[in-house]
Formats: sequence, C-alpha cells, structure tokens
Amino acid sequence: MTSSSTVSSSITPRHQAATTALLDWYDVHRRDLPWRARHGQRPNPYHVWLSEIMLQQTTVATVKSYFARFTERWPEVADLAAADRDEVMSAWAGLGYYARARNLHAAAKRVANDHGGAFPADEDGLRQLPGVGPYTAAAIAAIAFGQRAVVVDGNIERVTARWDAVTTPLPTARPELYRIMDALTPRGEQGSRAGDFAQAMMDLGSGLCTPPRKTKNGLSQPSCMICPLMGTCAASGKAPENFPVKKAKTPRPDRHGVALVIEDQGGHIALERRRDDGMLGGLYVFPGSGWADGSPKVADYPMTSDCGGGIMLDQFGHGETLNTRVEHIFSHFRVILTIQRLRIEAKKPPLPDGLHWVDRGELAAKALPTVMVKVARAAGLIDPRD
DNA sequence: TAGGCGTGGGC
DNA sequence: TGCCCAAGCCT
Repeated sequence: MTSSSTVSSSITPRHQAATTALLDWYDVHRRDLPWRARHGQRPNPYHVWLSEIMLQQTTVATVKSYFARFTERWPEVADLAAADRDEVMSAWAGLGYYARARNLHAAAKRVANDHGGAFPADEDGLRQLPGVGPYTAAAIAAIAFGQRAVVVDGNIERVTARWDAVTTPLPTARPELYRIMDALTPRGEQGSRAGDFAQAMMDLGSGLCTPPRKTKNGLSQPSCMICPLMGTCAASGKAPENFPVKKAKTPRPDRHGVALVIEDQGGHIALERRRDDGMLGGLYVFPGSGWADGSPKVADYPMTSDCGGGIMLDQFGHGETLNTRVEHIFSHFRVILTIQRLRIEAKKPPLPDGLHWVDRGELAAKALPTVMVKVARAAGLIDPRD
C-alpha cells in the first residue's frame, strides 16, 4: 500500500474536524427513515439494498410508499425472488426507470439461489449484482455491513464540491470529489462508522446543503448558518450556491406519434407488451406508431414500429381520432401523442405477435408506464384518479 | 464517454 | 409554463 502515506498526509486537521463535527451532528439530527436501522439496531441488508435501488434518481418522499408495499408483500429477499416478474413490474409501475425493477428481480433471484439468501458483504461481491453500481455497492457495504467504503452520490458530490470550493465542472470533477470524500470518511477504529458518515453527508445535502433553485431573487441559498461544517467549509460565505459547477446540458427534443386504443365487443383492450431491452422494457403500452423527431403532422408517422400498429389499421380500419392529445416528458425527450380509437365488431379476434387482449377492468392493475396511463385516462378507459 | 433511461415536485 | 432537480446504472 504505497498510497497509504500519501492518503494520510492529505488528511489535515481540517478534515478531521469536519468528520467529527458531522458524525456528532448525525447522532442528534439523523432522519428516521423506514429502511434505516434504529440507533443500536442491526441494519437489514435486504431493506438497505431495496431502498438504495428505489432511491436511485428518486426522492425519499416518492420511495416511502413503494418501499412499504414491497416489504409488506415480499418480507424477505427470497420472497421477492420467488415472485412472478410481472407482479414485480406491476408493483414498480409509476416509479420509473424500469430497468431497476428488472434488475431488482434478477438480483433477488441471484441472492436467493447463488448466495443462500444472504447478500454479499463487500463492495466487490455486491457490485456483481445487476443494478448495483459503484455508488450502491459502496452504500450497502458501508450501511448494511459496517465496511469502510467511500460513498459518493449526487448529494455528496454537491457537499464535497462546496466544502473544497471545487471549480472543475462535473462530470470531470468526479475523481477529485471522490478523493475528498475518501479523505473525510472515518478510518481506523472509526471506519465502521463509514455508513453513518455517508448517510450524514446525504442528510446534510438533503436538508441543509441543498441544491440551488431559481427564485425571483436569483438562486436559493443553502442553510450554512446551522451547518455543522460551516467552520471548515471553503464555500461558506462565498456563494456556495455556485457549486458544484456543471457542464451545460444538451437540449431536450420533441417527438410525435400515435397511440391506438382498440376495443372489442367484449370490453377488451389490445395492449402490446414491450420487449425487455430499451425504453419502457417489459411494460404494457397501447400499440401505435413509433415516436419520431420533427414534424407534428400525424400522417407523417406510419405504423411501422414493432408494435404492430400498421397491421391493426389494415385489419380494423382507422377509427376516430380524438381531439385530446397526450403530452409526456421523459428524461431525454418530450412526446406528444395523438389518440386514435378503434371499435372492433368482433370479440377478441386474433392479434399480431406481441399484442394481447386485456380486460378493460384489469387495465389499472397492469404495468403501464405513466405516459400510457395518461392515454388510458384521455380515452376514458380508467378513472381519472387511478 | 456521453447518452438512454421515468416520474413527480418546486418555483 | 418551462426548467431544474432527486440516494445512478448500463452500454
């Protein structure tokens, strides 16, 4: 370990003061969250893992109800592993980033079948599970197993960038921010508190060292005056809201398309189950056109996608076009959908591959992404409140 | 390595 | 309203 002396020499009294101050603060101000062990209790690795997956790019407030439903329905990882994947997808519906749900189920099965139901207790082992990346592996190792791991998420990037007034823009600054967190994370006999320290940094980032928001009077300010790191922070009193510096983002384009609401004589709706890879993988959607960049003219969007829209129109006619359109914003584009409604004079006629008849009453229980829930609402298929 | 991948909330 | 943000991972 040639680096140990280098690392040690980069740890100053300022670092040590910050580490101690933050751990002391956490002992008093830690948030009480459903997946956190109470003080003095042993953490539940299944709960820690499940919450960490759900919390990826998702707020605590949103996760709480999903976490409660999952742990109620599947109390142990073996229960989740034994569930049908469709049930898991349906329970996840609305939470977004559905690859997380597919990976969640795959990882549960691997833990149950290959590890006898026990999660790997170190970063390398955890990292092998699908859906567990560098952040999540470090977080679980530290929080659930008391390992000294260096945990860096978006909150911690912000706190460390401010604490050292890092001017390098993200994502280039990542390695630098990791080194700062490494230098701050408790070592030696205190190394077992790495999990507390990481959670303390996240609580700090969530509650005090908050991200900037545009207001009438410029950017909102973090709560430096009550921050345990105020005395050691390089940005305190020097416009901390300007950190971290970020590289400019690419703009979000518009896409247009058609969704087909096809109903038979018996109150069944034709839905397509999307293939596992790619956007909305494994979820149910209304068939239709692809979503193309550019022109908003409906006629420009032939039904040539893999959803069988063209076959449906040839077979059953074009129906009526609804006046209501549906708009939905994804992370990297906005889509505007025109709805065509087709009523078929038959009961459950054969459908192309990949399409299925679904009872109208069971629509709400299916794993529909939010954009398709909007379509179902606009077409009057489900209650507006569902 | 930069872009794909959801959704809800705040202002 | 439009834009930004939130406990990232994968390719």
